[in-house]
Amino acid sequence: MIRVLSEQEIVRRESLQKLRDLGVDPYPADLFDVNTTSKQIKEKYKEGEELNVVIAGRLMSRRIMGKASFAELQDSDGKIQIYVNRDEICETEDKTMYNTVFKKLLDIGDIIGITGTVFITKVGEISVKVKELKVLTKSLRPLPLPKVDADGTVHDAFTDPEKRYRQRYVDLVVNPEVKDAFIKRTKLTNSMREFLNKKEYLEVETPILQPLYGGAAARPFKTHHNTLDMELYLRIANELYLKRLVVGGFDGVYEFSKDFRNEGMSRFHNPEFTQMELYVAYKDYAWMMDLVEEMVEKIAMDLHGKTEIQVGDNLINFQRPWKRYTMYEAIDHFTGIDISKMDEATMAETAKKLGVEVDKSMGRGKLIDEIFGEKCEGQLIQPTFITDYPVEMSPLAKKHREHEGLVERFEAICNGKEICNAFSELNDPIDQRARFEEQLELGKRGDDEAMLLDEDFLRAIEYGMPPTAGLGIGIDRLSMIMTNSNSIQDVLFFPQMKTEKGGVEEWQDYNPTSMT
RNA sequence: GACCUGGUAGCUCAGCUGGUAGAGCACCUCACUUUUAAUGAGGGGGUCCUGGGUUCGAGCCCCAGCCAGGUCACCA
Repeated sequence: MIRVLSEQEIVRRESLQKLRDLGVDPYPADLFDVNTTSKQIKEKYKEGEELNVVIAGRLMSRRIMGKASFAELQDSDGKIQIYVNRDEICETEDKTMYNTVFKKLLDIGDIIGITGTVFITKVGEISVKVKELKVLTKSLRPLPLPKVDADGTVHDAFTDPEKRYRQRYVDLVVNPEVKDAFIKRTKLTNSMREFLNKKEYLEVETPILQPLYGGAAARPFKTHHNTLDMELYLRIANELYLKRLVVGGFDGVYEFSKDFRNEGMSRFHNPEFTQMELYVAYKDYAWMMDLVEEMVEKIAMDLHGKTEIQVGDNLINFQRPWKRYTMYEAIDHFTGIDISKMDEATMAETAKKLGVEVDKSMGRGKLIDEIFGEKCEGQLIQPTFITDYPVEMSPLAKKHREHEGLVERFEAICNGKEICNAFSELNDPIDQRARFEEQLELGKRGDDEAMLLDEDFLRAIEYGMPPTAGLGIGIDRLSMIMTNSNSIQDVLFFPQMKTEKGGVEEWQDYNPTSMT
């Protein structure tokens, strides 16, 4: 498909050719040896000091006043004003560099290198007086450029969500807060990794292509390996592989795992997402709760320097200790009804009275889960641990040491959403086989998210897996909270999208020299 | 998957009861040696998401579709 170039694109291509005609390479190969950044200059410069700098970045605005101009240069950590004076950059009679290259042939969005000295303007802005200017990259498309007025109000911001997500590179250039959210996301994983390494847990990598998918309830993506001629699945979780490593004698293992689930999409769901899973031998779920609190509190401190974080309308405080409720207690707390001693029929009646949709296929466990999901989860704003889930919902968790029908499992809920899921891991191979078999029954009845029976995993734990605490924590969800983002798309560089109509069009064959 | 909202210049948006398409910024030309949403003067730029239909005439009305966002369902 051929795209007709816009007026502005034609102008830029003509400028590109004119630069070449003047002997200016618009895409030079040699390195440009930058020695500082905009932010460093602004932080370190003292008035009166003589400071020579070499910086590079994108030209973001120009104010041309005849023989002198101001412009803004944006580099990796901010913007700085540059002052371009005709006679300073053109010391001889030849004023081409200023009159033609800078004033006519450069455009907003071009990447240039600057050698100059730092000074402070009449109105007190730290700026760089340009001695030499080098074209490093000509930009052929106009940037959607927001304007910021004297009050700091942004006008005409680049806001179209579709364009922002499809062209994240543009979003990152023109919307500085976007860049900041992604930097925070990386700081978050760095902080978590540092925390786990300090405890001497081993970071590992396990297969993404799996012959059997397991470790969670979800529909998988399916693929095919040609040489082995076999079906493979993209992992929906890495739990069963990490537990095999615990069997093998690693007492603390973790992995940042990109997982894939072939499910609906929403502002909380992307088909590929990231979890950190951790397994520690000889521990239980109560111990793991303490670890989660400590770890997330540290992350908040590392990212924000405090434990309180504004998320939408809520101020969330991650300071330890977090509230802890059993699932029954939470339901009692939010509905005033104690369902812990109810039989299935009474519970179904109660659910109906609470306005929770029920159908006959729901067992006791599903009913409890539904009531909790409807009546409690959304109300939990401050970080809260919910413990002791129904056994039916948790085929990989160990049965509760005291309470029949429950498992030793907890989730941390924050801002009305689950951020992690953990259990005392089921290590009784006989019980595990029985739980898998229940899942198979569900699968036969049409539950396309039921787990598969993994014989090799059972073989592994038949050799003996020590009592182990396991954790899965949603990195995207936690990033959303830590960056006050409303959508998962705001913490994923390239969120999943349908293909653009007609794809990205090719350029028409355009030869500026043939135009006059 | 269902429902709601939207798609018009590079960007952000107007567009009346259906009568040949508008603004601001950006762009082009000219002026201007400390500006900062620079300024002044002049100018150019459109597949109105796509395809049908109604009509003398459609950006606008009708039908079908595409893409996005939101809400719900499922899920983390």
